[in-house]
Amino acid sequence: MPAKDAFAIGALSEETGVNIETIRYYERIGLLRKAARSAAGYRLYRPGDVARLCFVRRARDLGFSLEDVRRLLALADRESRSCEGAKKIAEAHLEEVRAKLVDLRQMERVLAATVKACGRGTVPDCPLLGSLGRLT
Amino acid sequence: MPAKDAFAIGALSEETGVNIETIRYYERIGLLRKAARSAAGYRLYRPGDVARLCFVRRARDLGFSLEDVRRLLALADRESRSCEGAKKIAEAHLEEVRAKLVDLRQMERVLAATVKACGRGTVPDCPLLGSLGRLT
DNA sequence: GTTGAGTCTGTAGTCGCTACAGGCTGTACC
DNA sequence: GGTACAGCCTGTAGCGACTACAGACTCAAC
Repeated sequence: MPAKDAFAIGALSEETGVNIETIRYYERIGLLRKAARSAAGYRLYRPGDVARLCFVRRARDLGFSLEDVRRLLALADRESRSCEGAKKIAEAHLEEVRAKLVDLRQMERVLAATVKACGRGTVPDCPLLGSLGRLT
Repeated sequence: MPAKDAFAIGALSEETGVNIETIRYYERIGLLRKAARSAAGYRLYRPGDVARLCFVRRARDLGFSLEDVRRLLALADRESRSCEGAKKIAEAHLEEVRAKLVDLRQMERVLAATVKACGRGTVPDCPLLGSLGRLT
């Protein structure tokens, strides 16, 4: 018999803001442990699962990959004496984010300039299409 | 018989910096027209194809989706009288880029603060893991 | 009893490539 | 002519991180 504080996947989804399909996906790939089941085969969750999934969600919001999240969860689970591991993961990710920012800012600059130059003239003269390259 | 300025896919890849597999992929999904073939079935390209693929590459570098690229190519092809269409596509894309920039900057801020706070103390106290959520 | 919402599994689709396997071709050298 | 080796071919499957079904079952309310 299920414990009385257990709830189904819909409630977990509601609580955490994580899509039901995504929760099942996380279980399938082993990011979340296999949930307990009711007699009818429904997944049953308990309050601790909300915390765990919120952790995943926040990490995802910060752009960590699922592989990173997996490692962070493992680190959070075992009470080892330092969080050096977590820091390394976060630092590496921060580097990636910063690299992406550089790329994206560059894109933004070029796009903004291009759009600004556009909107007058015909296609053969269109600065936007022209800046992408002349087709022969 | 192939024209004398024709070249194979490897040369096109070299010229444009686009991976061979990617070129074939673009052809498969109809982004590039089907290439002419040699007697032995090798794809044959001409200088105009370099220009076209460079156009695609630059658009991709600016973050346009392949669907956008397809539309931009179509607009560049027909010599219609205005480039309003191209401008609309670029403006919409610019909006997306800016939205992503906002997200990424937010990520960067939070991550940087978290990493900074981390690196002293044990896992139960780790500010990084703690900031993601306490697991029960 | 019946409706409707919730849940289940399994599979396939998305985007934009990338990486094979297994075979043919083209060229250079001996 | 033989042989090595690079280059090209098709077709399929994989990546990450979901998302969207189909078709079946269950649960709660009326």
